[in-house]
This record gives sequence, structure tokens and C-alpha cells, in this order.
Amino acid sequence: MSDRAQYLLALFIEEHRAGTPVSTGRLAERLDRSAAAATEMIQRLDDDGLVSYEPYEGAALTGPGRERAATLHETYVVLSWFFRDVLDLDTYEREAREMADLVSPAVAECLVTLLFEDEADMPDASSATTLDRESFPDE
Amino acid sequence: MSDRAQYLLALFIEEHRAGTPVSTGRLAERLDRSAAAATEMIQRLDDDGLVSYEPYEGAALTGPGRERAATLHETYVVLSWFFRDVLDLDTYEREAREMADLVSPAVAECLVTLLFEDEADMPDASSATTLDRESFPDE
DNA sequence: ACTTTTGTTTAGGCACACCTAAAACTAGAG
DNA sequence: CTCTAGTTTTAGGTGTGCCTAAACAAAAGT
Repeated sequence: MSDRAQYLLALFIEEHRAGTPVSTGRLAERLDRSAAAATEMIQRLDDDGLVSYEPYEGAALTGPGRERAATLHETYVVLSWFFRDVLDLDTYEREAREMADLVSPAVAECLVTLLFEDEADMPDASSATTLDRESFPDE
Repeated sequence: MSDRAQYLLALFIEEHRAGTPVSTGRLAERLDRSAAAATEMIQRLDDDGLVSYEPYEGAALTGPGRERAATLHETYVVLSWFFRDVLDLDTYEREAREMADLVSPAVAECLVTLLFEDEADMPDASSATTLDRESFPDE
């Protein structure tokens, strides 16, 4: 279940950006794949029960799918912050996106506490309310 | 060229541990794959010119292969240190191994400087002489 | 020298993820 | 209402990486 993560994350973000359902074409463009590849993958995710897919309509995350996608997204956001604020990388977005599904929740949580060490307050690690403000890149 | 990295890294370490050439069986065991899988992959790496393979003998890294493997190994070592010393994870070895090929050299170098920020001296980032002491796990 | 045992390679298959080209659908213009 | 332009899906094919089972080679035991 490794490459599926890219699609789940893209779907999660796209649902927030433009609402549900999300067309396969949108996903294909976002992930820089052929339209056919996106359709196929969405069908696979539908089989897995992570996505509800209606041909010619689009896809929407199911309960379990959204859960997984949210975790992925949080990891992605944390990684972005880490790469940008701590490592000062200009490619932070790409790196974060590609690594999100490989980084275990344990590592992600460690990074969260690390990130808030310098800050005054210490919010709950699992709530990303403050992070979600800037966490949906529009492109 | 993604899963090949696992084999290159294993080969690099095994060459240091037990000398060259390295049998496909050793690699298979190390990477927890079937013997057939290791043979196949080594053949592919030979085709790529990263490995020199003699049937029933074993495999040895070529110049380009060793170069790539060394980079991979350095990233792996840095990640291990980061996960162990900074994040205090007990699964640092596994995480580092799985992520080594996905982490760009840029990120790895950033981590090196980050790791030596607390230390008194500041060795050259690209030389891993001090790190190589403990960087070849025997199992 | 012969046979067994151990290790390695090939053969045949499967799953995943991608592509291009062709077919099928939808929606908008006339 | 039809026909066309754009999008989406299916068909067919490729590369990668893995597996089991069967063939094969080399080393060791008798």
C-alpha cells in the first residue's frame, strides 16, 4: 500500500480545495500521471474500500479512506515544516509529499514535539488545527 | 531505480563485513527475500553496470555502484543518528534503512550539520570517518 | 568416484503501477 | 436534436519486483 498514498493525499487536499467528488483527471494532473493511471488507481482504492468511485463522476474518500488520508496529510504537513523551518530547504514541498507515506506516525509525532520545542506553547500533538491554516497548497 | 537501493546498501555493508564477492544467498537473507529474488535483482544491477556478477560466485560493486552505495550508506548512517539521538526512536535502524534511498543528499547534508550543531567541533560533512566506526551493524 | 546435501539459478506466475491508443461517455454549440 | 469537443474509461502492453517449484552446480561425506 505504498503508491496509493500519493493518490489518497492528493484526493484529501483536492476535496478540501474544490469539493467532492474529485475527477480522475484532476488527480492525474496533480500527480503528473496519465488519465488512465489515475482511473486505474482510483478503481483499486475503491476495491480497497478507501474511496467511493462513480465512473465519469469522480471519487470521494470513504470513512477509512479519509482517516488514512488525514494521517498522511498531517505527516505531510509536519514534514513540510521540518524541511522548511529546520532544514531550510527550498524543495520542502516535494520532499515532504514523497516521504509522507514512508514516515511512521511515531517519527511524525517526534517531529511535532521537536518543532514546538522552540515555541512558547505546546499544543496537542495529534490536533493540527494551527497547522491546517497554510497546509493546503493551491497548486 | 528505487528498490535497487536496498540491495546496493546491503551489498556495500556486506562487502565490508565479509569481503567480496557477496553471494546472492547472503543478500537474500539480509533483505528477507527469496534467493530467487536476490539473484534476479543482482542480474538487473549487473545490467545497469552497478554490480559485477559472476554466476554461482557472487556480486561485487563496480566503481559507479560503489559510489552510489557509499552515498546511500552515508544517508543511512545520518538518518540512524537522527532517529536515535534526536528523536530517540528504538526502531531507528529499520526506519533509516527504508528511507535512505528516498532522502535526497541535500536533506542528508542538512541533517549532518544539524547533528553537529550541539557538538564542539564541526567536521567535513561529506567525510564520514568518525561515523563509520559504528555504522556497520553486524546483523 | 559416487551420492547426498547445500546453495544458486531458471521457469513460470502474480501483483502493482505506469503508458499509449482506441472506444465510450457527457455536455455544450449550433 | 444532433454533432462535436473534451473528458474518461477500457484494451493491450511494458517494466519492476516478488514468489514457489523445479533444474542445476559445487562441496562434502562415505
